Amino acid sequence: MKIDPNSPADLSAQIAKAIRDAIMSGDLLVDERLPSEAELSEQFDVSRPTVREALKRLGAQSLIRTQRGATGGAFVNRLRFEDAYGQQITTSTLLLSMNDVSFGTACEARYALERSCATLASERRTADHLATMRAETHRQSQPGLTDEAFCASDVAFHRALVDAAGNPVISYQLAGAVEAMQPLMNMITFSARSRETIVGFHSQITDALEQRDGAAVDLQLSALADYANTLAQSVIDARQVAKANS
Amino acid sequence: MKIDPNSPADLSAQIAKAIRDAIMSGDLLVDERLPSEAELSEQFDVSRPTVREALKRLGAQSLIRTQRGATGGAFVNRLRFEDAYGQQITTSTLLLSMNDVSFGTACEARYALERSCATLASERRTADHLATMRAETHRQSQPGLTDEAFCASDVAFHRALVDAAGNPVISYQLAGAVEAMQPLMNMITFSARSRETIVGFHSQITDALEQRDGAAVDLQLSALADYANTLAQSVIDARQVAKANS
DNA sequence: CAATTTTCATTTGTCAGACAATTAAACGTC
DNA sequence: GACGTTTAATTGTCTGACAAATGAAAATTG
Repeated sequence: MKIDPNSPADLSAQIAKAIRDAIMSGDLLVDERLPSEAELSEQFDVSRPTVREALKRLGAQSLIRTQRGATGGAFVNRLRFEDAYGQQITTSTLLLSMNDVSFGTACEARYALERSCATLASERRTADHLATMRAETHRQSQPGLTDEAFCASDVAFHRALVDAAGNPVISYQLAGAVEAMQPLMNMITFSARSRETIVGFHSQITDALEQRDGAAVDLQLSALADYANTLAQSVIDARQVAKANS
Repeated sequence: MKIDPNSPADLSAQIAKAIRDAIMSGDLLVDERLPSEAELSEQFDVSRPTVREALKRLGAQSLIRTQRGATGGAFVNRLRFEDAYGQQITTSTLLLSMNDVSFGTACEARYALERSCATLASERRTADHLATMRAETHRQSQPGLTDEAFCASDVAFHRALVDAAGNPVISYQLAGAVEAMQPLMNMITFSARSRETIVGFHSQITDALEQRDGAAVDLQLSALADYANTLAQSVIDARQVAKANS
């Protein structure tokens, strides 16, 4: 392996890329041990701190894990869906907050994607999924609930719906879409009346899922999306009025 | 800011988390400059290499960028959709290859998610989208095309379809689903006959999109998904027969 | 011989200090 | 004022060292 010391990129970035490529191409297999930091620094002809910076980069992407001790070292990590959820949520949340994505756009994406599992979920939902959804819906109807707790429960409800589709790839992809919306949804569930309506939608969705009526699930999700958009629009309008008055 | 030297986690991981939290909570704004490495090492009471390892972790997630020179330093990065595409594709590809996800599961996820933009795409597609899709479809009908080139064109076709929905959040989410499937799709497009059928589907999808017939797009995508699954099954069966004979 | 304890080599984690490379601002010069 | 020069700040890299963890081998003990 060779590294170009005159490249515009940092040495540690080049080394990280070389190892990442080796992992993605299959040259390095899952759980395979990388050479020790001392060996790597010899192979790439750089110092140990530089190698370490490269390894930290890969560790941040969950591509490797490290272990201290005699038989320790850096190992190619088996990337699990659960590990990837966190990164996906972090990235999605920042994408929404840093790019001035409108509530309408985010909402449209979320429900468009979520509706895609309506059919699968009605075919495969288990009693467990229904129980989780009913439990969360019941929690959401409690009067004393804070906005944050209501939204967390809302996320749990929709996660159960997505998981009911029984496809881990779909669950992973939708984790970002559903969870990253939570901060944005906070602003539209402040009133008891809107909560009541949302709880109503959730009940109907669960009923339709129990009867394995995919079309009805899809219809209710669509109606819920419309309602969320209407609420958001009214919040935005109210803000503009308040701004004009001040 | 304080760091616990007795924590089980590495110091650099703790520092990275502290800064990451500050970014996500809004304490650090986009394009804001972080303290210099020397100042950070004082604040956290660790050495400069440790601070640097933490910064490399954040850089690997595109949360910060660094610049050398007098007015340089580490700056909070505006995370752009284009930047996130790459990470999303890397992660999705590794998830599929490292978790023994069956072709059927991946295919189901991909088409379920892609169908979710059929309606939006037929409402919003422009002449540009149609032109891209027709150009890629035409390329796919050329006889001399390698399997890799055919699949790359296939990805471009579907990317255009997704982009036609005009929602950057959906495009981002589907980038992983569509692009990560490419290596898996390679194995089912080897014969001239299957290519011909796929090109036929692509033509019909483009036609339906031109006529703004969302239901027809959805139908054709569903049929394409079924066909891909059938092909994949026949490939798997053929392999098992070959195995039994050897 | 078996079980337990001790020692030891290996590896990552952290630190200190140094120098090189880069960059923009401050400074002089014309 | 325009244009080079110096300078200070900052990241990138290197060297060398020690601490902490950890499993394996060696020594000890019953």
